[in-house]
This record gives sequence, structure tokens and C-alpha cells, in this order.
Amino acid sequence: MAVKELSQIERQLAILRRIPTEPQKVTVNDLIEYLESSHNLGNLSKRSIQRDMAMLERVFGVHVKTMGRENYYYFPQGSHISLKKMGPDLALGFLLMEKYTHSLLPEASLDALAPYFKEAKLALKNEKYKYADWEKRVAIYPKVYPLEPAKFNANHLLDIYKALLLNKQFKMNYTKKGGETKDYIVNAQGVVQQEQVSYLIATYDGQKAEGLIQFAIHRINDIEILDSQPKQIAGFDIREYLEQGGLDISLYQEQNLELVFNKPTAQHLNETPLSKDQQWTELKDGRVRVTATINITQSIKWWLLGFGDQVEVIKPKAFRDDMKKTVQGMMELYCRNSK
Amino acid sequence: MAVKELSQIERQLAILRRIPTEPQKVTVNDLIEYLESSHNLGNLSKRSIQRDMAMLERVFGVHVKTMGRENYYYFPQGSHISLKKMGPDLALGFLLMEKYTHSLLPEASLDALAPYFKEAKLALKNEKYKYADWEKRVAIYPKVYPLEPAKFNANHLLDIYKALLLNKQFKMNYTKKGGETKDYIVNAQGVVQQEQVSYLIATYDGQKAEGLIQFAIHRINDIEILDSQPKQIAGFDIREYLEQGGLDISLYQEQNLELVFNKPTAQHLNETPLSKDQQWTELKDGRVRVTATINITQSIKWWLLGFGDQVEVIKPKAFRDDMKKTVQGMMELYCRNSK
DNA sequence: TGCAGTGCGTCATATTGCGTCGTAATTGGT
DNA sequence: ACCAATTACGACGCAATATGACGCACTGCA
Repeated sequence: MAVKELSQIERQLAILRRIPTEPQKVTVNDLIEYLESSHNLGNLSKRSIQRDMAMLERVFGVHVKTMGRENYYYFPQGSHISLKKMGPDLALGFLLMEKYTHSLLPEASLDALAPYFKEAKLALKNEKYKYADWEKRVAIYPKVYPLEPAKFNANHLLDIYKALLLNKQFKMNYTKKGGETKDYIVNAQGVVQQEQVSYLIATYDGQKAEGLIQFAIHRINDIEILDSQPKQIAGFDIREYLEQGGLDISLYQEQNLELVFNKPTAQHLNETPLSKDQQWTELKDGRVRVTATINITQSIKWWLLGFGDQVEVIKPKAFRDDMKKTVQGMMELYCRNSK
Repeated sequence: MAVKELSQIERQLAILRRIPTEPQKVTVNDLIEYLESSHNLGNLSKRSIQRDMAMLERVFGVHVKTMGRENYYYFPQGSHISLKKMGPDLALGFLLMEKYTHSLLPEASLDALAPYFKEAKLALKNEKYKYADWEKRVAIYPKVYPLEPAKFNANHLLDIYKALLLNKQFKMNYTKKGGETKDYIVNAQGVVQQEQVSYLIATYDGQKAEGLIQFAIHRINDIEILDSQPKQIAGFDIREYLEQGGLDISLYQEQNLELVFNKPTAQHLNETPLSKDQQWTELKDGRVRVTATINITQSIKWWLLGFGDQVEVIKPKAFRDDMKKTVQGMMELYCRNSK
């Protein structure tokens, strides 16, 4: 790399990029070392950097704290410098992301993102764009509406992500289904988010049987990241885990599903098909036969039951029998008491 | 405002903020006008700005195009300057948002956001953080799994958002349920996204009956934003619209729902309750009675049916009868053919 | 208590920024 | 088609600013 002379501005920008946010900080010496190694130039005096810092403090709001004899420089949390005006496409992207995710993200991330959202709103609040009633015009409306979201501590989620990224074990206190609490030393393998509920996929030290355990994140009471390395499972891939039915176990081996729908109900399967190879045939009695190759899981059964008498399962035979049995059970419930 | 002398850097940053992205551009004269009006200072020469632009071109990658005798300056699309290093919380926030939303956002927004995601990945790819297998460890897994997402053109969604923000009418070609297509001049009122499907809530010119119409966005074939102003409904609020059952009509007036669950099934209602006032009582036969005040909608019925024989609807009576009728219908389906 | 290291004010010097001028190129009007 | 007006840009010289050296005050450590 050629030793390129840096002009004042370029040097100051290089410094700026090196300044971390609040919990971390940087000294003038760190900066000198960085500039010398990264931009290999040795002819810079400490005094210049000190002067640069004074300027950065004034113009960019870099904070400075004198601890002992040294000055430490850092950005306050949630600070944000935008040099470029946000375009409408970008601003819209941010606003949509905020709508979609604000109930799902950990607080710390939301706080960090807040300036971006704020800037996006500002970008759409000029003479041309009328952001004014965005809130009144756009909504996300989950289909599985009845449920209030599980009150989970998103900070625990953040800790888990950190453990994953830092490749560390962690200790957690967890409330088991029965209600007892227990401490685990956890080897996190992955995280799955399903609707409003997140699951940690992991093994733990002292586990009796082999295999991956699912922990619901909202049942975690406390997390502490440890320094030790987790026992990783070689070649773990969350997508494979899910495909093999990690959360949602296939009820049958057979994957050829055959259904008969009432026509109006079947209509929307044209728009959101069951699978890519879905077939759609009209029958003589006005109903519609739909076939698809798909893992038949508990959630498929749940989904089909939701249609009530609008759909009939034909194949696989075992699945049909299962449905029939369920319906008979329901029949008992509703006819027993009303007699 | 006091006439503040701007140092070189401050002036250059002020200029930087004024430079738009690709389709738009800016001339030196525009910049002078801006600086004089916005930072009221008149003592700057054109030559200085020209020199500043040369510097911004070199350091920040501002693009310049000489058209005729003037130079036009702009940022290329998808460019991004980051002065501040992304912290891990922020980076994580971006990565999660990408996971959650990348299938939902319009392309143009995704393109604009791409540099942020890229930067986030870079931020987690250092000696401390092991971003390496993030993709293999974190997944979003929708519960209503069977359905492939409706192939909707997210760019149409973007156009609708733009029409909303710019307060314009638009013309669209739409495929109706029957299969015929029709042109509409649309007064957009709002947008609702439900799972994988988005709906435009609007009125249109020449509408016969009063009231808001729902258009599925994936059935829109073409959109063209017009210059005319839409006929707005005073005080429209999408949340009110949804609460009053815009998408999901209440089946009954009564809101006191009473259910009896098998205990294992009821368990998770503790974590994700039906409503905030949900009551939970164990019965003598080991089952659990759950009461809640809630709009009883089609989606609630659908959700309850999904539980099959694990739940029994007690109140309201009309709802119980409705369920019973549905179950009888199902019974017929499964017993008729198997005889 | 003394030494080494840091921050910061000051001052002379070197560098850079800046306005002016001149030239080439382009545009629009008569 | 020509001229006036405007723009970009290189060159030049002066003024402003950045830079490095030095010294002083302060802090932490031995």
C-alpha cells in the first residue's frame, strides 16, 4: 500500500470512523496507532490529533471524558450522524421495517435504530411528502389475531444473539412447563422466531439424552453470558433443522396431500398456493380437488381444521382417519351437553 | 439567527447534506443559494464551492456529470457513507429487520437499504464477533406454514405508499375475483398487511355504493400515479377501521367468550392470552375454563376450530350453535364416503 | 516525592484555502 | 452566425489556518 498523504479532512474522517459508541471509548494514542497501522503514515504529531478531537467534538458531537490524565472519546448511545439526505425509497423502507418489527426487536436494538426511524420520518415531512397521517393509514394486522403477544424480555433475546455471535456459553434460569425453575449451562445452536414467540434451540451441560432442546424465550428468567466456549454441533443448520420438523413434526411419511374444497374457499389457494406443485381440479359436484406435495405437520392439520366443513381430507388415508377421529371427538363435545 | 462563520469542514458537510441521490442532481448555483439562505452568509465565492465539490468527489464519491456548461452533482443510487462505526446492537437490529422484512419490502426500498445491511454484516465480522454462521442459526418460521407467499409485485405497494404520501389519486388496472380486469381511479385511504397478503383500502371514482373497498395488492396489474388529489375521508384512521372489523367482521354482538380447553392445550394461553382480562379456572373434570372479552370474528372461529376436540365453545350460545353446525357438516363429509 | 505521560496554551513556520484573473467551452438571443 | 453571458477550471499571490515544537500544569505510579 502506498503511503498516501492524508489531508486534514481525510484524517479527521478516518478518526471519526474509529470512534466507538458509549460503552467503548478511545484515546488519542489508540487513534495514532490506528492511523499509523491502517493508513501507514508515521509523520503525525499527537498535538494534531488532539486538535482534531476538539474539532470533532464541536462539529460532530463526539463526547469527551477526562479520566485521570487521559481523555477518552466516544459517541453517546443513540447518536447518529447523517451526511446524506435520506431519499423517499429509503425512508419508506425504514418506516415499513419499523412497523413490521418494532414489537419483535430487543430494546437495545430499537434504541440504536431510533435515530434512523426519526430521520426517515423527517425525510418524509417536507413540502412534497405528507407523512402527517402515515400512522393512520398503514397497519400490520396479524391473522392469528386473538393472541396477545407473549411478554418476553427482548433483552434476553439480545443476550442469546450475543452469545451466538461471540461463540460463548451462557447460564440461564428457566421456568419449566410444570412451573419449577432450573439453571442451565447452555450451548446455543440457534434461534427460531414463530409469530410472537421465539425459541432457543440448544443443548445444555449435563443433558441426559442426546438431541436439541427447545426453550421458549419468554420463560427465561435470567441470562448471564459466560466466558467458556459452547459445545457446537458440527454443521448445524437451522434450516435443515426446521425442514426435518424441528418445531413442527411431520405426522406421516407420505407427502401427497389430496383435499376437496368448496369452491369459494379454494379460491385463495390460487394466490397463496400450498406448494409449488399444487394441482387444482374442478369436480362435477362443484367442489375443487387440490393436490400438493407437502410435509403433513401438526400445523397443517390445525390449518385445515380451521376451514371446518369447507374442506375434506382425502389422502393420505391415515390423515383422513385422523381428521375423522378428531371430528368425532368434537361431535361428542357439542352433542353431549346439549342433549 | 446569528451569521455564523462556517469553517471549511462545516461548509463542506452542509453541502454534502444537500446533495441528492441519482435521479435528482444539484448545481453549484443551487448550493450557493442554499448556503446563503439556510446559513445566511453571503461572503462565499463560487470558486470555493467548485473546489469543495472536487474534494467531495474525491473523498465521498460524489458523482459529477458535465452537461453542457454546468456540472451536476449527485450520489449514485445505493451509495452510502458511514462515518460512524456500527455498534453490535445496531448491527443486530439491522440483521433482524432484514430477516423479518426482506420478503415484504418493495425492491426499491430493499436496494436502498442494502448498504445498511451490508455494513451491519461487516460490523459483526471482526475478530470478536463471529457472524459467519448467522444464517445458519437464526430463522423466522411462520406458523401458518403451508401457504407459499402470494406473488405480489412489491413495486405496486411502493407506488401505493407514494400515492398516500404525496396525496395523489392513482389509476390502476385490477383483476376482480371473477377474473375480469377493470380500470379504477383510486382514492387510497390506507394499506393493511395481513400475513403475506396486503390490502389497499380505498374508494374509487364512479363507485356505486358508499363505503370502503378492499383491493388485494397482488391482483393489481398496473399502477399509474395521477396528478389529481384524492377524495379523502375526513378523520380516517386505519386502526378504527380494523377495530370496527374492516377485515375481520364480528360474527356476534356479544363479546363474552367462554371456552373449555383440555389442560395441556390451554397451557399456552397463559403465555399468549386471548385478551387482557382473560380468566382461567380449572374444572373438576381436569379441563380448564377460559373466559375473555373479545370481538368474536371469523378468524377466532377459524382459530378455535384448529384445536379440534381440544376445545369446546360454551358461550355465547349462538356461537356454540354455529360451531355445532360446522362440526355436523364435517361429520357428514367424513362419514358419508367412508361408509 | 520524583518521573513519565498526558492535555492544552502559545508561538513561529509551513501549508493550505481562498479570491481574483484569464482562458476555453457552451448557451441563448437577436 | 455572432456576441454577450455564464460556467468550469488552471494559475497566482495573499491571507488564514494547520502544524510541530516547546513549556506548563496536572495525574498516576513506583
